Amino acid sequence: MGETPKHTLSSESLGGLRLTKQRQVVYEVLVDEKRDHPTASEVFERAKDKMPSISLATVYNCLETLTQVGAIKQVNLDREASRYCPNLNPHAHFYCTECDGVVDIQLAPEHCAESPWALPAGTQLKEIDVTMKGVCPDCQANSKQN
Amino acid sequence: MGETPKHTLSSESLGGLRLTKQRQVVYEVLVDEKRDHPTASEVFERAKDKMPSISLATVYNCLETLTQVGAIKQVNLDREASRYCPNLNPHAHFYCTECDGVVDIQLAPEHCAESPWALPAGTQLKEIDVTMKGVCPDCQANSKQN
DNA sequence: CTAGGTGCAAAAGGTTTGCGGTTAA
DNA sequence: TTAACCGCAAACCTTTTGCACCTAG
Repeated sequence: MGETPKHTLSSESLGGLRLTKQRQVVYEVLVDEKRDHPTASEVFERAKDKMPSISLATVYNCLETLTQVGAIKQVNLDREASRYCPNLNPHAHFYCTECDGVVDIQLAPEHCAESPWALPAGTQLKEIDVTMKGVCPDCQANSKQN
Repeated sequence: MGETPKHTLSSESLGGLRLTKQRQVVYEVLVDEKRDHPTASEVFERAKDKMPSISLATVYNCLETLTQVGAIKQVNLDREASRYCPNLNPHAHFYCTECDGVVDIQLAPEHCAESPWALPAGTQLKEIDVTMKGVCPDCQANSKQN
């Protein structure tokens, strides 16, 4: 809530890497639009609206770079194409198996920092990844009225 | 613990599908050996010891079938090759970023049935997938003595 | 000016599929 | 006997890479 939005890229936020038009466009797609966790191909389609000359390989490169510098997060669901999101707060993902939609689920504060599960002694924990699957409210409503 | 092992395949445990030699071999590899969450290629290598004529495509098909009937679980970590495990109890996975090893983490009973996180009202939850990443005790010990 | 980034096309890696021959029930 | 399954090879999809050209700093 009290976070600084600052959804703007700069050479410093990129860790000294170049602020190119392509990187800006890719980042804008992620923060400006529906924030629906698009895949690389979807980012590519939307990016072409802003910059018709951009290539898919560059979109992949930019997404990789932005992930590396911590500006965005890569979200992997099973073997499907990776999706990308600009929400840097610790959060889980809910995946609707009907509409393929993905939404962020805010984690309770006590689950952000450490694992609520018993890890072997001496384990160094870096990251917890939580994905939930099911049917979203909209799809449930739709399936009932058929 | 108090579970029924019965790590044997039958036509009924396959939901009426055929009990073929290939399916048995693939399943045996998963339950007999190190239980180290092998990939399809690794299952293929080990399966060839028991049945030299088996093909990789068949291993993929068998793993798919066994997953479908609920005899094994597919474990996906990022974009790497899928791994497979015969542990049907609800559990999380810990992935060591040093040695690529994967171990099962038993979930606390209160986290097995429902999400400890707030989902939108009307959401039907089917499955929670928890993956932790970090460095396992062994790899931490090894990296200290260099 | 020049190291780093882009665009293209080709390749890689994992997985799936079509098809003719084989086999469990 | 015969529908289901296997083995092979080719296709598929997502992602990565090599290389010549381009551009931000």
